Amino acid sequence: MDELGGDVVVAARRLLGCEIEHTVDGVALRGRIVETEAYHQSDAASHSYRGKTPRTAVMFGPPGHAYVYFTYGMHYCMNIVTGPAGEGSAVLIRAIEPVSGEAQMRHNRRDAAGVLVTNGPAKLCQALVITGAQNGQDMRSGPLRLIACPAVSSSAIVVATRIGISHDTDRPWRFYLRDNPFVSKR
DNA sequence: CGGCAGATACGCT
DNA sequence: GCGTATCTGCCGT
Repeated sequence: MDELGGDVVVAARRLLGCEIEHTVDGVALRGRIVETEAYHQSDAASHSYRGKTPRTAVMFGPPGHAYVYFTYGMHYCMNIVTGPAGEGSAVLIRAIEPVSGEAQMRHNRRDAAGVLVTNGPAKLCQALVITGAQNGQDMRSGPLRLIACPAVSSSAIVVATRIGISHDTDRPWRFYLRDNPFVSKR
C-alpha cells in the first residue's frame, strides 16, 4: 500500500478497513482493522521520540514492516511502520474484527467470548500469535501480511485522542470505525 | 458496569 | 531504579 510511505496520520486513517492475516500452523488468522493510532518522531508519546535505539530501530526502517514491542512485562503490541525510511513513525493497531480463523483466535485467548477476543492492542496480538518473533517482518509478503482495501469514507471514521499515554495526550491521532463493536473504548 | 490494584520484565536514565 | 502505546480479576454501586 503506497500511502504507508507518506504521512503517518494519513496512513492511520487509510489502514482502517484493511486486513491483517497471520498464518500459523497452516491456519489463516485474519482480522479487519477497526481502530488505529498514529505515532510520530516529533511526538513525546512515541517510542521514536528520543531517537533511534535498538528497540525502536524498526520504526526508522522502511514502511510496511511490523514493529512489535513488549510492554508491562507481559504484553505485545503491533504497529505498521510508515513514512520514508529514516523517519521514526508507525501506526499502532488497537483493535481488529475477526474475519477468518475466529475459533482458533478465541482458543488463543483462553476462550474469550464476544468482542473480548480482539478489542485491544495486546488482545489482538495474543489472538493472532504475534510476538517479538514478528518484529521487523515485511508485511507485503510472508506469513504476516497486510491486505489492502478501498479507503473508508471519512463519515465512517471517528477521530479521538490516544489511549494509555502520558505525553502529548491532546493530539487527535486515534481513529476508529463508527459503531464497530470491536473498538477498544468509546 | 465502573474503578482500582496487581502482575511482571525490559529499555533507558 | 523507574516508568510503561495493557489486561484481568475483584470490589463496590
